[in-house]
Amino acid sequence: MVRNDAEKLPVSAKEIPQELRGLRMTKQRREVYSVLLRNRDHPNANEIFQRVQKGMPTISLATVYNCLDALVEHGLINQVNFDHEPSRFCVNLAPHVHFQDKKTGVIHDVSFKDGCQITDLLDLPRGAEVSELELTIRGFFKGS
Amino acid sequence: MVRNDAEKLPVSAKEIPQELRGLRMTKQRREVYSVLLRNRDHPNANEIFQRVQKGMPTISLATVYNCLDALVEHGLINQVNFDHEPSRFCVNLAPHVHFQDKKTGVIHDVSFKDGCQITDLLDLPRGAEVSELELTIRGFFKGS
DNA sequence: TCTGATATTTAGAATAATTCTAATTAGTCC
DNA sequence: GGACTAATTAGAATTATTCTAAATATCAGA
Repeated sequence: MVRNDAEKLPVSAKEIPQELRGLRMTKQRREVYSVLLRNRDHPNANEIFQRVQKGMPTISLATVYNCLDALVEHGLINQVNFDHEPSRFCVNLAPHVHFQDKKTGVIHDVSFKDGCQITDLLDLPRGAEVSELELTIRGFFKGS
Repeated sequence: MVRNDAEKLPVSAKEIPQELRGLRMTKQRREVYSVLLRNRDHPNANEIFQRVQKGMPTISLATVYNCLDALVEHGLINQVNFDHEPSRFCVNLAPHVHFQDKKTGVIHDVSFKDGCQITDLLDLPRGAEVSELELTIRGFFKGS
């Protein structure tokens, strides 16, 4: 699920305040969040764990999961699910969807053309109110 | 992922031929497929297992997984993934997406308005060729 | 600043969906 | 029918994630 948010949020580790959206930025949460801000390649929990460990060798994987949960819960990051691959995480809070290159596994953020609403294309059941929407696309690059 | 397919396919158990799209319809595959044709509530592997067991008490869960894989592989059913819930399965091969009522968990098939292509709305990276696309939506029903 | 209450982190165990393994059974083709 | 291949089976293995209970850190009030 990708949330939309216009609020100004940190773009690098240095800009992370002590508290964000009511979430206390503990050392561990800050570190997890920093890792995501630094390298926006949609890492999964285990990859994040390994990166965080470099600067904080005592952190546990459970804590990484806890931190990710908290960050997602407070709308600071998004969880990205492809099939049943492990969840990946993403700091891009602008409305977007994900395209995975089947050859390399690399995930690309894909934004919407101006003024486009996916739900306008759909025959949603009467009375249905969308609260979460996730669109994942897989494919190849022409000529690759 | 939901495939598009205009080919005429069975709508009930009786119409399942001996072979379909190059897939031999063994007793077990037929049974699994029948269960899906009969009750289109997007059951998961375990639910399918329980339903199939009623008519075929010796079937194993591994076989249900094998059959589902084979059916998906041959484009006879679709696998539907919501977050990290267990995969669900669906015989509707018309292009559609899924809306889950957060209150009841019920999943509704949602079709596209005529002539609409999701990818038209997206700024896909140059050269990207879509091969699989999955859109899942969650929300509530107004006034429920 | 002490003190108790609460929140967070931690290591390791537990869970649960799915896949794998190796043996058996079924189906096919000469 | 015999040999080959495909499919099924039971149970073990895997793996991402969650849970548990104990330790640590933080906070609020006296």
